[in-house]
Amino acid sequence: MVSERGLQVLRAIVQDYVDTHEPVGSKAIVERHQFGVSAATIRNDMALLEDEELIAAPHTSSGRVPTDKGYRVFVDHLADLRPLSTAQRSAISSFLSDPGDLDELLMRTVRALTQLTGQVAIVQYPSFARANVTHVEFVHLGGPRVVVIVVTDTGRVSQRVAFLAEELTEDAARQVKTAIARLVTGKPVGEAAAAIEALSASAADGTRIDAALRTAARIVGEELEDFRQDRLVMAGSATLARREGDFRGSIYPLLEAIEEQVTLLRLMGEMVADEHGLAASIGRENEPFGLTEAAVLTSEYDATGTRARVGLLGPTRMDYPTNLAAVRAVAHYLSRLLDEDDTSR
Amino acid sequence: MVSERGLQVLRAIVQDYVDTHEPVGSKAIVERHQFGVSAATIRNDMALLEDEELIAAPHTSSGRVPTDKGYRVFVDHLADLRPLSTAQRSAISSFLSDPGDLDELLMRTVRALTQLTGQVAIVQYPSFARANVTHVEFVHLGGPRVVVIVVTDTGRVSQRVAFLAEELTEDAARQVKTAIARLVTGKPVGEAAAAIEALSASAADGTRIDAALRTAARIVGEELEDFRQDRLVMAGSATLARREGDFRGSIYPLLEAIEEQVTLLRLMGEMVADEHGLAASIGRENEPFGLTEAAVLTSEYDATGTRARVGLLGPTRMDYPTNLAAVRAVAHYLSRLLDEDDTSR
DNA sequence: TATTGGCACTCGACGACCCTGAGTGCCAAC
DNA sequence: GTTGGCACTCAGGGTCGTCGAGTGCCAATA
Repeated sequence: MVSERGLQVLRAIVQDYVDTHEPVGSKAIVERHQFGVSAATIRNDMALLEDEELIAAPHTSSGRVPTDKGYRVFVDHLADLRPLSTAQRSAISSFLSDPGDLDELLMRTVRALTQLTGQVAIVQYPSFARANVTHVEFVHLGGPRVVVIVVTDTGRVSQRVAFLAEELTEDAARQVKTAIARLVTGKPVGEAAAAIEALSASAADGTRIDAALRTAARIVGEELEDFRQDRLVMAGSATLARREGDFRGSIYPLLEAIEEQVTLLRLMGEMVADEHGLAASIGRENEPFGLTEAAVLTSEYDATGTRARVGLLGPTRMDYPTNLAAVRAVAHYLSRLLDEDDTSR
Repeated sequence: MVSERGLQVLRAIVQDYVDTHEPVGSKAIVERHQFGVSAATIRNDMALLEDEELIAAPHTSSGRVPTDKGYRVFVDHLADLRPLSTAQRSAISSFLSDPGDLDELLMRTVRALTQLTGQVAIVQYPSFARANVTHVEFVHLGGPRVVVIVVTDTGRVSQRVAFLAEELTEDAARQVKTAIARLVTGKPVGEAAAAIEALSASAADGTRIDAALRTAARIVGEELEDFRQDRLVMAGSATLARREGDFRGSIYPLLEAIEEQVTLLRLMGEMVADEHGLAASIGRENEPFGLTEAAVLTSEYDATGTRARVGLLGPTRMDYPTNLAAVRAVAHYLSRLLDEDDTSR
């Protein structure tokens, strides 16, 4: 079993290793930290830590390096979040002060977070699954081309170009629109999608209007799908190139995961948050997603009743206390902006 | 002066270097190419090429490597584009066959291009500056929140959330909307923006409607600005991590340029196309943009009367004939899809 | 029992050294 | 203008020895 001091040694190793990027030995620990015991004693503790697989030695007789498990214990039990400096706090709030619309706000958020931490920042859009459809609009472009616009009460808009039958009369078009609008307006996105689904499944009567109606329904269905789909905004992927030495292998899988947002979405979806909404997934824990050399930190935030996540992606060897604090702080600001007053956005 | 054979030697050096990634010597050239002369003769030619700074030796007595200038001469005079295989052609056309809207199409295009070449692919949106505004729509979300939607006859939609005065009556809101719609619908985006500008500049009369009108005008102005602004879609940035060895320095500047689309937009804007619409900017030529180790290839394509560019970003040591051909082919397909029939989209 | 100093041992990092081979530049001959 | 020959250069790779950080173990100690 690992003693209390043993855990402190682990903490020291993690801190120093993140600092220096070099395996840390017993001597270095007694020099940099006030343990009040000799190096030999530390060595004994380190042997125990190694038995528990919390640290490992790259080769016989070199300093030790935290294992993924070691980092895990560190963030779970040892990391007191390092509170942000007031300068950082004011940087965040000034960054996020100017309202703008949701896209703009989230864009600013990732920028702020990546700047604050030097890591890749990720913000998940709040889910619009519970939003209500307030409006369906058809805009004729000429010929058979129609822009179909769907709006929710959260201000989210989706649009798509559809090709309806060319010869549709003005009146018939209006009829189609009214039918669809009646079907979906006022309903939550999920229900609206179900209603559209049901329409598509019902028997066709073969008229031209019916065909147009079905096409329009399909398009609207796709747009509703847009709302239900989670989306990410990211920034700072270039910083990975800077930290390349922090990854043994290539940074290719990371860049790929960033491009294929799906992987990250799944990963973030599976992470389990603690009571503060914080979550971390470290190294091998990301195995199924191919990101075994990376760590992901996330924090939940509230937006008009639904929750979403904001997070960071970086090397396992990262400054967890600072980064966790930054993520939490940003999530906090975001919640304040998006949730405190339902109608403010 | 460099002889005709000298140029052929340059061509051989470029080809072999791109192939092998190693400096190429005189002996390797006579072995891999049928010049019908001895290595010594090739050496003489190489000395001349070196005088002209078309090739350089990394160190005394090692093979030669093309300089940026050498690549330039190669693409200008020596590279006959390698026609795509029929498999590749059909891959492109199947990739781009399913219509979908513009966003979808351009997304597929970059994917196709990056897959075809293994490089970072870039597609510039066609400029919407000449498009006509067909529709302005206000959707009330509740409270003072209004979604302002602007649509052009090219099917492009922009939307933004605005905060108008809360107590605006239904009637007043309609009045605002009508005023704005009258101002911009039917006009090209540029003119519409000017009209909005003029409205903002005119004296305020201080009424509540006037205030709302101004706010709405500002929002619409911003949206029109969206249309005028150039945008890029990119894919394949992860491939850079694969090619890392191809860059002496870090790939950081490249990733950064990809994230900050502005740099690439400026760069692409300054490139001068030849009579076929093709353009290349190689190595040091990109100096002002910080991409001295990269090459950018672009081809123009036509979309409903305006031109935009599709291109590639990669290491200077790339397969120019193949990549140029791919870019040209994709641009060609894109033009066919977007230009052949104005009303098809 | 926990801690400590001592000590032999291990092993990677580093620099010196040498050798090899690819490739060049030059020159005299064709 | 082309060619073979030749001396020269130099990066890369291998070997070797040294150095030093760091370990594990043990007997002594509080």
